Formats: sequence, structure tokens, C-alpha cells
Amino acid sequence: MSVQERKERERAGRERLILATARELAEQQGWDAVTTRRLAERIEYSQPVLYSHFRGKREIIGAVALQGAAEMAVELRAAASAAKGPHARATALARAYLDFAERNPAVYDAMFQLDGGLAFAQEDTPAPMKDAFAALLENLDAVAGEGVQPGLFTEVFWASLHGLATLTRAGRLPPADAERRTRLLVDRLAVV
Amino acid sequence: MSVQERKERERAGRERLILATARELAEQQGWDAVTTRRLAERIEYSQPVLYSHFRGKREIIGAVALQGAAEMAVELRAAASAAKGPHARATALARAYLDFAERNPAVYDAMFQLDGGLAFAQEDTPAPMKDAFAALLENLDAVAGEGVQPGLFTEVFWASLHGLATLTRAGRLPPADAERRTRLLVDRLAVV
DNA sequence: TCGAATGTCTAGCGGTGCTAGGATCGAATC
DNA sequence: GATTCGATCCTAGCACCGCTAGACATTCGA
Repeated sequence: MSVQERKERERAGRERLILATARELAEQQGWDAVTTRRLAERIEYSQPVLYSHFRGKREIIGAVALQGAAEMAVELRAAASAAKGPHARATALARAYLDFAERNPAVYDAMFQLDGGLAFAQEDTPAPMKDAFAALLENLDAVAGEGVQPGLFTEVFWASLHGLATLTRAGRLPPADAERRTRLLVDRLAVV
Repeated sequence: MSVQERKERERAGRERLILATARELAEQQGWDAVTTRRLAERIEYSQPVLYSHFRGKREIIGAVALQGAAEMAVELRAAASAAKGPHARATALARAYLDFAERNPAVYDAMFQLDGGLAFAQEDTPAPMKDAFAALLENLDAVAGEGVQPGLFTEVFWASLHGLATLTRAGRLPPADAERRTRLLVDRLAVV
């Protein structure tokens, strides 16, 4: 048994190595630079080894996306719990979200821009994604306003942040005013 | 002279053909299916001909994006001018924007998701892009609110719409509630 | 009519994601 | 301890990608 366990451990370790390397490479040089050849070379295995862990490049992106979702959920909850009052919580949440997107652009891309082969907006949405959304929702329902479904409000709030994040990073919005935009958005969206 | 003029006409016509074909192919099967080989085959010329019109695939995407921006500006202004009152104008604007994104997903991708090699948020932003933004701005400054720069407000409004558009199309938001999200967003963002 | 210039094509480069099939190595059996 | 035998990994190669050099034809101007 011990032999098989060791093998499984090694295999799991290698899988983590693949994901960490892919993520590092993507953050350094963008996802275009993450080719199966380069990735294989960095982990010091041949290409086909990657395919014994993942169905293909898409699935690697998807796995990085799930990692990112889990991390984002943690950071969102940490930021929210450090703020006092509903409005301050919403602001902290927005800042934390945009901050995460800015600090981890490749991971953010994997989550929302690239095709990671993940399901969404249905029951088969991956748990980490659901949880990241829940981290938003549970801190926003206090500012959703009367007669407004918290889920719907969270969707709008999230979409707006997503728009700010992507357009800012793509150079479509002047970076200097980022904080003012965030404040304007939260002040208008959040009731109270 | 007439000979040269005829040649220039033919050349311009072929350039339009390339763009129309690229756009059509992208809308039908996505931008991944728009390869230089397939595109060349469809226009019934060899690959290198494409490169006598455009620097490369990126520039073709950029050209489609500019076409799209011009069309979007027209549609935004048409929608706004048909509405009465500042708030109704903002709502019509939002609907027209999301409608355009939904009806022309590939063009919208070319404009905002893909790398078309275009400059942004600086003085060298292409004119059609500036104009599309202007179409938003000129219909939104009435609802920006006191003490809020119309430009900043328009950026936030635009980014929010962009987030809704992309997340909806990527299947991240349930399509059914699209109209309710739009109304919630506009009602909150637009003062009056 | 002939040389030059223009236009277009064929062929090919280095790269991509992905996979078939053979070599190698280690574990279990005799 | 030798020998199977199965798991593991790599080499080599497929079809495709964006892009380009150089040959070829065609048309133009003298």
C-alpha cells in the first residue's frame, strides 16, 4: 500500500507543480506564453505528461481559475470583516475585488476572460466560483435596498466591478482615476 | 489616370471584402475560426494577399473593431434621441449598448476583448472609439449628478454595461434577468 | 515590341495543441 | 535472484497556426 500511496503523493505534487508553474508563467509573460512545450520544459517533464494530469490546456486554465476563485473568496471576506457598517463593507469589498484583479491579472483572466471549460450560472457551477459569489452576496444584501433581490443586486455590483477591472487593465480607462470611479460606483449602487 | 483609379477602387473593394468576410466568419464561428488560411480561401485569394492590406491578423481585428465602434455610435445616438427626458435617455442608451453587444458578439469582442493593436485612453485613441464614448457622454451628463465629472460618470456607466455584456454572454449571468439588471443599474447610477 | 514594375502564388519557416507507439523502469511473482 | 508484466514516460509526428521569401505571371510605359 505504501508504495501506491507514495506514487499518488508524487503525482499530486507534480500536479501542483504544473499549476504553480502555469500560473507563474502566465503572470510573468501572459497566457499566450503558456504553451504546452514551455510548460513541460519548466517542470522538466515531456509534453505528454501534462495530458496525463489534464485533458488539455483549457483544463489547466480552468484549474488555475478555481484556485483563484478560492483565494479571492478569502480576500473578499477578510476585507469585508475588517470594515464597520454596511456601506464601508461594500466599499472594502469593491476595493478588494479590484485589488485582486490588479495583483493577479493572469488568474483573473483565467477566471473570467479565458475559456477554462467551466460551467456557469447553472447548478453545475464549480463550488469555488459559487463561494466567491457568495462572499460578495453575504456582504452586500444590507445595501441592496428594499424590494431588490440581493442576488440580482450582487450580480449588478459584480458585473460593474468586472467591467472596471477589465477595462482598466486593458488600458481603456485612465488608471489615475481608479479610486474615484470605485467610490462613485459604490456610492451610487449601495443604498445607505 | 483612369487605370490607376480603377485599380485603387478594386483594391478598396477587396479590402472591404476581407473585413466583411472576417466579420461574418467571426460571427458565425468565433474569432478562433478566423484563420488567415480560411479567410484567404473565402475571399478566393492566397494568404499573402491579406498581408498586402493588413499588417497581420491583429490589424484585421482592429479594423473590424473600428467599424463596430462607428456602428455602435450611430445606434446609441438613435436610441437616445428617441427617448424623452434624461432618465429615459440613460435607460435607452444602456439597452442599446447591451443590445448591440448581444447582436454583434464577435464585433464586440474585437472592440473590447481582443487585441486589435489599437491605442486607448490616450490622445491617440482612434476617432471612432472616441466618438462612441462621446455618444455615451453627451447623453449622460444630465444624469451624472452635481459635483460629478461627466467624463468620470460615463466611464463608470460604460464599465458597468461592459461588465454586464461580457458576463452575460460568457454565461456567467442568467440571461433571463438581463432587463431587470439593466433597470436596477440605470436607476441607481443615474441621478434623477 | 521589349524591359520594368506590379501583382499574385507556391512553398516553407518556426511555432501551436495534442497523440500514437515504442522504450524503460520498477513491482510483483516464481 | 531471475523473470514477467504493467505502469510510466519519452520520441516523433500529425494537422494546424501566423507570417514571409522568392518565383512567376501579367500588365504597364517607353
